[in-house]
Amino acid sequence: MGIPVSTTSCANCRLADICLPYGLHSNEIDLLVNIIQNKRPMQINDTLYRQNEKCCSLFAVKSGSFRSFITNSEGEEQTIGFYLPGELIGLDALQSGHNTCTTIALETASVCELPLASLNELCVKIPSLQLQMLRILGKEIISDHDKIILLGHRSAKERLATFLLMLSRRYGALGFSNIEFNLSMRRQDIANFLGITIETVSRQFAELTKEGIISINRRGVYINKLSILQAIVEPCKTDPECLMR
Amino acid sequence: MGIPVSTTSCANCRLADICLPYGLHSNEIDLLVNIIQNKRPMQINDTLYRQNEKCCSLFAVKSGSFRSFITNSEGEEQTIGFYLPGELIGLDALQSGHNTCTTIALETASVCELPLASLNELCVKIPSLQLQMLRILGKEIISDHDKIILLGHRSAKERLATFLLMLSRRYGALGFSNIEFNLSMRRQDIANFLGITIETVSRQFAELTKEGIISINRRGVYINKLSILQAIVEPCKTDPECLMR
DNA sequence: CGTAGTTTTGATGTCAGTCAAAATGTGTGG
DNA sequence: CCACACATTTTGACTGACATCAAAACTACG
Repeated sequence: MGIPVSTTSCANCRLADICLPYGLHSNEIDLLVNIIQNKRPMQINDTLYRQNEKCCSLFAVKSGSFRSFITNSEGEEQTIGFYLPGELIGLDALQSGHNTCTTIALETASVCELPLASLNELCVKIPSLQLQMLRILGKEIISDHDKIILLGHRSAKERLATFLLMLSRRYGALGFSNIEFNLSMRRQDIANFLGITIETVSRQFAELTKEGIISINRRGVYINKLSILQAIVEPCKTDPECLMR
Repeated sequence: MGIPVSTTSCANCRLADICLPYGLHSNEIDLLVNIIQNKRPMQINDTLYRQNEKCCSLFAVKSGSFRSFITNSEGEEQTIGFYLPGELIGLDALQSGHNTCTTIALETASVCELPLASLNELCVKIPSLQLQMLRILGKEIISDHDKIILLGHRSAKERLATFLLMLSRRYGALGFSNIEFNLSMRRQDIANFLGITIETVSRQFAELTKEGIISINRRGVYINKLSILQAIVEPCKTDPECLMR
């Protein structure tokens, strides 16, 4: 593929502080930038990679959002996570070099591609990059544990409240409003991710609206009472900030 | 702590092929052995580490089994996983250096302690060890994804069948029988792990027994019809082998 | 404006949870 | 070795949260 090497540096990227280069020295970042492959922008429903395909890269989200899902032997999709800017996609391929899920764009989006071979070489040269990789993987594992607790031990209302709260915090961390944002995913995706049906999602959104906690209009969400939303989630305790990946 | 450095080598360990040293050269294994701290054997309910404690080590299970759980703000335990010989415990601490769960022994057990500082240094010296770490972390993530699907999309019977099947495969991989084994965990632990109640666990065990698929007597399990058990799990498709961690 | 996709709303059914008690197992001290 | 207390597991009756089924309302797009 004739895609040119990136000309933009992580140094200028507004996401640098929450992405892979966080904590690296500027000369180390230069080395990292050299291995980045820029991919052309993606449109809604474009596939970043497919389940079972051989995989040689990780991807950092530059803009837009993504959904990862596993398709089982009966053809049912099971959503594993959503990804926002600054997050790393494709960590599930580290074990075998094959993707265990499919990842598609939920809207117009772009990513930085990080070829695994180059990344591994670089980790040998830059011990702090290796540490950063381990930190990111540790974060992914913690986030998965939070999802396990959510799915194993929480009611439909708590699941939906947690879902909104985690979006709120993530958008806030990106510098956007944490009380007003648009959902880039369909109700179907939300339901599948939370292990409930679309009807239940719809009804719980309606309840939260009736209680005056949120206002919702199709994809648009406005959180009127953030603290009450947090109170619903409170017993879950674990940090919703990292629940989305 | 005056615990002496290990005198036994990974080279002699029957678990070497499924544990951290897998694929390393013998001189590299020697370096790895040097950083291992042997901990004294543990008894049932002994704590390996506690949630929120600072953590400077990973642990590889040498014998016995462990249970990890998160305690929420209401004091409820939520079991995250079980660990058998050859598996690495404590990966959740990689992000912040603090454990996010508590891990206790389910029976008499022993571990190899791997201080993180030494392990990181060694990864710089031995690139293939770094790769192996990434592979193990990737496997953990895949295993967590399987749990997410199990909890989000499967019935009580499918959950229990999957649970038994994963134990079967794991014990088989360790060289034990894959159709007859003892459960080291209580019904309460199984229920909590699977996101169902103990009563439901008990009833589903009874059903599987009535159907002649398994025989169960307290902690003892005998699988009469492995293929039927697999058929129940089949729609889930994803590899139960890595579901337990 | 018509067709197809998505979301909401309503009526009904069911799987697993809750509550309660019996059965079984485990440990301790006399 | 037995008696008693306590923990764990099983069984039964009832309930409820969410799923399922069905249809209407809304949106988008050619």
